[in-house]
Amino acid sequence: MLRKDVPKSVVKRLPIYLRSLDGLLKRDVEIISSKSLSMETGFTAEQIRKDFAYFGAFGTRGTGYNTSYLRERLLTIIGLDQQTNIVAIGAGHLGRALTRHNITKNPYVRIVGVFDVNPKIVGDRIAHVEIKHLIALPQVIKKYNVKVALLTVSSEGAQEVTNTLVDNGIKAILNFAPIKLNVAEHIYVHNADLTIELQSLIYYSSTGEEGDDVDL
Amino acid sequence: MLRKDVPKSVVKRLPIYLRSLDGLLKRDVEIISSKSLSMETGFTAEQIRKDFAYFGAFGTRGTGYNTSYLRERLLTIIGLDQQTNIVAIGAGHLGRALTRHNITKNPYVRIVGVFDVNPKIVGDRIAHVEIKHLIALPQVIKKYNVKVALLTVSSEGAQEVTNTLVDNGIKAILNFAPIKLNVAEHIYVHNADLTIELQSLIYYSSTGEEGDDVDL
DNA sequence: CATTGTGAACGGATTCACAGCC
DNA sequence: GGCTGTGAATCCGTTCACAATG
Repeated sequence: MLRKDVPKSVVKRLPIYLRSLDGLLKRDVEIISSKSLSMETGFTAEQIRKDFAYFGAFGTRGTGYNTSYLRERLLTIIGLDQQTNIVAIGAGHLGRALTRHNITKNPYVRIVGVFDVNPKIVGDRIAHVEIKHLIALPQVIKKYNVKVALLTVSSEGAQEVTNTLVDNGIKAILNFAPIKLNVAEHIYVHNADLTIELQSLIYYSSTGEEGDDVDL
Repeated sequence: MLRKDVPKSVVKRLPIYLRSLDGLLKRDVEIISSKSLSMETGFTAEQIRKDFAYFGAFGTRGTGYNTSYLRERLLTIIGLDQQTNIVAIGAGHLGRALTRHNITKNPYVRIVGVFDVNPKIVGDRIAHVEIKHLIALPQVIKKYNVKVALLTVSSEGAQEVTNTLVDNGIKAILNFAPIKLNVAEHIYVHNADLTIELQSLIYYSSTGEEGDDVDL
């Protein structure tokens, strides 16, 4: 698996291609051109071809890409070709909703544990997953070889939990806490603070009120 | 408000600066340098200064920025200086959690309506907000001058709801549905599809398994 | 003299243009 | 002929270096 310098921007698009391909396969589309994928996804055809080229050439000139084969390749590239297990830390409203949401909507990722420190909710179930106390985290990570965590604890507890996660071998964190997590540089943190996202939307909602000054 | 070509990357950082400043003010820090803000936020000091420079010069050379004044400026720039009302469409698990989350965690934004088409839940309350049927959407948007919507409906209904939103004057949408929304170009859509985010995390969780090939 | 504000250099990602191939 | 694959050109954002200034 000798991949080298794949830009983040490319990696972010890969799952979107995958989603499109899933849809196309459901509609029995066997061959897809970069042009049509462009319509589906909103990215330019050139960009799509360049993205795929990072991982080798798997299209046919004059024809396009084999939908099913392309999907397989993307699954392997992303790392979704084998069962991916993740854990969720924090079983508040957001944690529970995200867990349920993921269980129902994400065919490629399985939540193998939900953790919290609140004794009132430890033992409850979200769909079929039991909420466990945080002390059980290490053994679950080990048992299921978990590398990815979804973090929805309060900002006070976030850094400490993060340290625990990293100490136990977690490599990537989807962080919903409104705080900058300090981690070693080989750990990948993606911040998904919803209040921040909403606030930056506000900026765009007020531009072009009267005179349009929107570009592109 | 003659702003022109502020890069998206800058706009995304503005709320993060704001959050830091709120914290600093709580700790009675009256003056802050770009260097210290850099520690707080993780962005470089040069970048922070450049970001602020897009909106004019409001620091003092040799000293730094007045925390409180800087905060006020940012609030005005983002558009949070006056009450910002938003609506949430879709009151499933995710919609309800996000609504509750926003109500408790986001001091700058107020949800003035939650909408769904499911008659079983219309009339229910999330915190103090009543779930209304989608037909009531236009009047609420008008009454509260809403420009921003949070979208958590299924991918099937998303495009249709989006059209309704845009027709009623919504300018920006935070979209959680796993679908590319087609909108006029003066409408700002930010996609926050959580399955996509999770899937791209997987990519990073498998790199550097044995031999470290992580750069920066 | 510490810190801001900013032109210049740099680097990364997108777009362009076209050669290569089925 | 149509579509992929890719070097070259371009665009955009970040970093660097330093002049400006309280």
